Amino acid sequence: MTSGSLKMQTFTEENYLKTIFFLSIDTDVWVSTNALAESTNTRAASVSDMLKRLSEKGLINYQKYRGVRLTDEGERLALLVIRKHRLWEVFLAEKLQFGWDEVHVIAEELEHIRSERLVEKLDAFLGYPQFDPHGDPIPDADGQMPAFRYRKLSEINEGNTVIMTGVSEHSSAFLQHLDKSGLMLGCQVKVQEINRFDKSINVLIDNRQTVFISHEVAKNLLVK
Amino acid sequence: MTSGSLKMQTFTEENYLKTIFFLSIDTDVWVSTNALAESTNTRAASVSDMLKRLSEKGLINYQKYRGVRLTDEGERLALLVIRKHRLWEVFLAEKLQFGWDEVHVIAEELEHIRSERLVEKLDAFLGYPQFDPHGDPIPDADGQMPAFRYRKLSEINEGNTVIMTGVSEHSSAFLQHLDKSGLMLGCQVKVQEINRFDKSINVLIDNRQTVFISHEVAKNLLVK
DNA sequence: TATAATTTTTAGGTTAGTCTAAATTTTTTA
DNA sequence: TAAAAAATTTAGACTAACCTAAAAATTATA
Repeated sequence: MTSGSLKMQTFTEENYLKTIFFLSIDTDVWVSTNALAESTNTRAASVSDMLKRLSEKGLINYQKYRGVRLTDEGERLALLVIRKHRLWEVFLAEKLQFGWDEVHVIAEELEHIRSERLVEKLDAFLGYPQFDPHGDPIPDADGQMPAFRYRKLSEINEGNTVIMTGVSEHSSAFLQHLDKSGLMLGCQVKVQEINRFDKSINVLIDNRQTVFISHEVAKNLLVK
Repeated sequence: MTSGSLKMQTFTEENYLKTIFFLSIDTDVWVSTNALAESTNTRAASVSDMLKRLSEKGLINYQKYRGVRLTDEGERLALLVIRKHRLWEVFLAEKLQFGWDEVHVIAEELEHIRSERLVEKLDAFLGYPQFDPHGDPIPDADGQMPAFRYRKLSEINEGNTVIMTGVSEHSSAFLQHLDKSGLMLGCQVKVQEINRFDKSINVLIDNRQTVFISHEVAKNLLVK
């Protein structure tokens, strides 16, 4: 009635769909059982079990020993969960003043609240935001997400200046590290010097402060 | 870490605690297995199972064949869930423009989101409301709820005028019926005539319209 | 106060989601 | 390309939360 799809998914099923969706982006198409086990913090045997169930429900295409990919319906559901997650993150950050390092964990719970009306009203209340506090695009009500073009800071050449538009790692530890370095969404970043040995870089932020950034961190900073 | 109590409760356990709390108010002290089975839409056997578990966790005092009552810790947890439920109801009604007949069902899910910080920030965002959209008092962060003095409209004598302060029934059907009759929280209600046969009453609302109210409805309207 | 009716508990079973250990399939490598 | 290594699945078990049916305890009644 309220959900659009006939059968409700459990929290766990929704989490698997979401995880498969994100892994499909990185690994292109077929997602392995082991990759899923690692991402969901379970064992491969448990994943195998769940894949059978999701397959019976028509949410994934599952070929034994080959791997898994989302069906159209599975992808639609995954994107709706991601939509909810990101809208709630905007709510937490903008309305309740949570830091961008805090919103992810809470949104992991809120994303499973089942009410289409709630999502649409929340969207309106927030002014139809396009991006969440980490710069990730928010899918629309039909599960469409703008294909987002970006580069990693680690790919920018010496001397070039870019704008920071997102992060590809959402852990509190990482985000708090960025806070300490003075890096935030929308800031201007000039790559002053790239260390050839370890690929660490020296950047100038907003023409004010110079900071040292490891390659590991630079790989997770999205810029344009 | 975030929860105050050492062991997290499941959604189901939280729902049992809440149900026991409300049944204790009506039935005074000892709540029976059958009453719980009816309220939770399960069978008595399932309730027995759960009572053993809650008892082992120290959240209830359970005496076989006698019934059950909350321990101090159980009551504290119940009141924190009720606090969250009612705060979310205020959010849904005031910020997202949901009708008071819609908020209960959604808040049943939101009340289980686990984050103390979230509750306190939500409370602040809403301006520390005292009552939810149905006129029910909101417990404070320590689980204290103001003992609320009220009368039922069905107990008011002919000729008297009162203010509607709450409802003791939260179903959409009931609340939509009130909407149609023009009854809302804060309105002035004058009891013009009580029908001796079926105890139905004729009331004047806000000195404007006259409405007919059945005894069944009047019993669920709280006034001062 | 013995019997009947009601309430509650116990016994045994189911499902979702997890686990470990063993078996099987696929992939790698010598 | 056969053997070793790695990945995956199957088998069998566990827990939470439910169920039905039967047994036991309590309460009501004749």
